[in-house]
Amino acid sequence: MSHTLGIRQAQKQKTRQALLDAALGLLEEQSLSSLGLREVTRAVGVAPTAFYRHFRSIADLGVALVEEALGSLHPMIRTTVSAADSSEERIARAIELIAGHVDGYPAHVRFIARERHGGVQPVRDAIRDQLARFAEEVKGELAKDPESEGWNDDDLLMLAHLYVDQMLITASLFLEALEGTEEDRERVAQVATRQMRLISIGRHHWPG
Amino acid sequence: MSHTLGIRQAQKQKTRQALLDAALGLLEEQSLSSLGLREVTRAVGVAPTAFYRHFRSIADLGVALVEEALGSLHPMIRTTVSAADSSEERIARAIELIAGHVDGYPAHVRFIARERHGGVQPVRDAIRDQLARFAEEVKGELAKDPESEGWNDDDLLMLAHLYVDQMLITASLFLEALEGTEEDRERVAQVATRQMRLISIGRHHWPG
DNA sequence: AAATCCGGAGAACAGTTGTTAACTGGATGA
DNA sequence: TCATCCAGTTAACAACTGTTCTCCGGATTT
Repeated sequence: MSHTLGIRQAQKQKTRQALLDAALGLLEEQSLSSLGLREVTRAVGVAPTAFYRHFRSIADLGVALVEEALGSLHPMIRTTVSAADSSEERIARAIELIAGHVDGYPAHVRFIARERHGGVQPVRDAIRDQLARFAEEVKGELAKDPESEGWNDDDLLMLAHLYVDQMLITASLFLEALEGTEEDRERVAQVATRQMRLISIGRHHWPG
Repeated sequence: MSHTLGIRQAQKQKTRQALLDAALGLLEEQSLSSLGLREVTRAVGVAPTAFYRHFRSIADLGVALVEEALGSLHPMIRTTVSAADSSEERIARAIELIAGHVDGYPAHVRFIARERHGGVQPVRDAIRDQLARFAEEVKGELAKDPESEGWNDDDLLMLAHLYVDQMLITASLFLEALEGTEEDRERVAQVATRQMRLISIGRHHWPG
């Protein structure tokens, strides 16, 4: 029961999305801290001042991009981490999810990898918060697993962060391999699979 | 038998180093792709055109910064990874090395973390090459370990990359904790230690 | 039908940028 | 001692930046 927007609001959202899309495109070859407000509006075809109708600043737009890039990913992560016959199958599905996401949304992935440690603090903070949410959710799924018996909360969260960071590293490697051959991507998948496998083995024999 | 430089060359190197230092300072609050040539020379106190006597461009300066930040780290990594009575002790020494390095050279660490996926390709490439060297060296040390019997080269390199990436993540976390309390830093050290421990356990039981 | 709202346009502001060219003056080497 | 070198300076260039204020005209509300 979505309330149909008026012509005014619809047009505004359209322009806003155009600004986000244009910014994301421009960010493939530079960092957010060097992205200019005029640069973005020029790419969209609107006046520079129109920018202020949608965002207070470029940093503000960056925070919106974080939400766009990571916000819709939470359910996917949950279902991928949970429910699998074997841990080997779970790994394969996770790698597949990452590869598919990088294929479908390369600019979003690049943006997150680039700005996670980038020069704009509000954006760094927004990414950190989203990744912390991912880790909490992964932890929640891991806790359901019978193999997590005897694990305390700290160790579960530690492992969840390890998984999340590993996923980001893998996504970044897939991104680099996008311009390479199919064989390059296959090699990335195999290395990432074995790294995940090694972590899973460590988990199985924890704490020693 | 170091040949004493003439007054001319000595003064030139001094200015060059001043440019590198100023740039590193300015990069604590922005990315390389937004760093201006005039900004750097202004901070040093020389004319903008003097910049060209030392670097072709900002990207060129960035590559020099990569060498400065990572070049001298190779021997430290080697000695830290190799030779230890127990793997537990090796982990403790690695964490200690990282914490100490972040304490001593926070700006360098921030620069590497920020520009590894940053908006300037030549700099990304330079960092990737240095990290690949680290991985090769770690692999070399791991190969000497009796525990590496039966490991093939691919798996050793896979493990080495896992260690290197983990070190970078840990360094980045220590960096964030620098502005926090001593307790924050201790927590980072403990989480990082347990993550390293889990990876070591996985290594011990590889391939399953 | 009339009054209000509001996303976008236009013009102008002072300040910034990278790059060029020609020059200066102290160190260097014959 | 004298000619050469070369790190750094000065001046000028067109192009660009974020931000303010004023205005327009179609959508919205009364």
